[in-house]
Amino acid sequence: MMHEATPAATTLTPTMARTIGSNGARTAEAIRQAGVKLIYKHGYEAMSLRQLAAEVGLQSGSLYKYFENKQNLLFDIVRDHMEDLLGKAEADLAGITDPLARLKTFSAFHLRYHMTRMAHVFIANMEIRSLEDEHRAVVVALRRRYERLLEEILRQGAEDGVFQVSEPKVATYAIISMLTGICMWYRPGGRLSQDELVEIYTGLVVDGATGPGPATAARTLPLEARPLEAAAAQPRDSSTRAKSRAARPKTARA
Amino acid sequence: MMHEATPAATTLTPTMARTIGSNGARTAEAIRQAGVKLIYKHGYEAMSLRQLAAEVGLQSGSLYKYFENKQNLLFDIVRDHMEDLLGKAEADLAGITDPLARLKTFSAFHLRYHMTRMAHVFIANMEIRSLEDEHRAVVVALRRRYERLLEEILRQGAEDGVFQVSEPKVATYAIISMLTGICMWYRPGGRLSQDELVEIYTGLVVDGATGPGPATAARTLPLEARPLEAAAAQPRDSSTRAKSRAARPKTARA
DNA sequence: AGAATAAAGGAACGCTTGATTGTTTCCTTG
DNA sequence: CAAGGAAACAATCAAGCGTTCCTTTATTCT
Repeated sequence: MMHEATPAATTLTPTMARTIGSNGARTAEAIRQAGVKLIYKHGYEAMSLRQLAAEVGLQSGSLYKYFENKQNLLFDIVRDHMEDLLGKAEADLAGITDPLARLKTFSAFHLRYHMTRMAHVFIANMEIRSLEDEHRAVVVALRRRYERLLEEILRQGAEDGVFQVSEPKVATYAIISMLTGICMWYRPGGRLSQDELVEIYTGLVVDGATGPGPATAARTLPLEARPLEAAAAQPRDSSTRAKSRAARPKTARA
Repeated sequence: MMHEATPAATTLTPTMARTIGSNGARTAEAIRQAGVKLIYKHGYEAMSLRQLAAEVGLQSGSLYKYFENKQNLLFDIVRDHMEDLLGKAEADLAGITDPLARLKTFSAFHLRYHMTRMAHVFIANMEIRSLEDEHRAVVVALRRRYERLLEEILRQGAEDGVFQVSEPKVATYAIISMLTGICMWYRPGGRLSQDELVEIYTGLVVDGATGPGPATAARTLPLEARPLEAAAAQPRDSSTRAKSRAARPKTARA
């Protein structure tokens, strides 16, 4: 664990093995976290096990006490994340029956979850391609179940007449893409708070699900003169906050 | 170019150099296309130059007549794509002044472009992290300019009172994420045609931009009894088509 | 205190990678 | 038809990769 880089003097280096205060469970957790961090930053293929080992303060060979493969490390991270996501979503939705309320709950949950665990989400979305076939099948199945949650909400709402959704599957993909996209640019401590963002995004989702507003009567027509009677934009003061950004992948919109 | 794998008999193999009918420009184009294909399927880091060379029917060393680096190959692909995207978008929007019409045009353009050039788009979105700092800066700048197109449309529409967008920047990210997400699941020849998808997605975008519909009055309230008076879903027959899917990355929702 | 076990070191392996170089062959132009 | 450039081969390099194996040290349990 806490082991310094070998100093220049070769004679002074006592060939150490188990380091003082080392603990299996703690190391395993450290490896997991460092793995998430490095995969997030560099990508799975680009992260070497020597890099990972150095991050934890280990030798690369020692990692194999904690996972079978590099591949299995990725799989464990992604599977655990997907199960956590799915479980927490179901828990949040439990007991709520009204489609509109369920939609808002789902939207808010998804956004908050993605703003809180950006690294995990990012990895789960980007590194699916790096999973071997069997592992990927497991993860895709979990994702399917998650998407079904939203799809069923939309279907139920459309059946009840609350929503105007002609294609629930398409709308599901569209909404999830939109919501997930927040972790491509959101930084904690940014201009807008999590609550404000949840409000904005959920508003967009609900507007999309509940169908055309007043100004959209002739939707498919090519272009017409715009009516100028719409209401003024509602005021919503966004208090500015200090920005403190953490380690980010190169995908950042910096 | 057209060169077979070395046969088993070593003595019979005449040590070939320049192959018959080889042409620089054609090979360059073949390398570019194969590069897009392989990066799309396996990812930039996972694609080896030997793999790429084999795809084109070359020796790996010969590739260096056509690019300086593996890195530069990626950069060329991504930069050219971004410039093409930006240029075509500006061309499509040229002459249109009405914000709503501009929004629809942008949405339709973005969708069609992304449905048509899924591989390029996918690469440009996923492999930005693999670009070196300077290259990434160029690409990010181009992406910024593209995003500004939509942001200005929203801003203008809000100013004119046509749109109800309190946060144009957030709405821009949300909309682009939603639209771009289509290339995560769209397959040509699927159940819905490009035109139908454009209609559905553009409807969602316009609804989101034009603000709350009738059923969304009390938006931020936790949960209330749902009103049952909304209109029935509009009919839209989606003719079923044969599905013919091409080579896809492992990220596919199969 | 001593044995058993847990945790890590450290060296090596086979392999692949991106890249370089010198040579050979084809094509074009005079 | 010969010269020069274009196009590709073929061999090679050092570096880095994931992984294995055995040893060494710390901790825990009788």
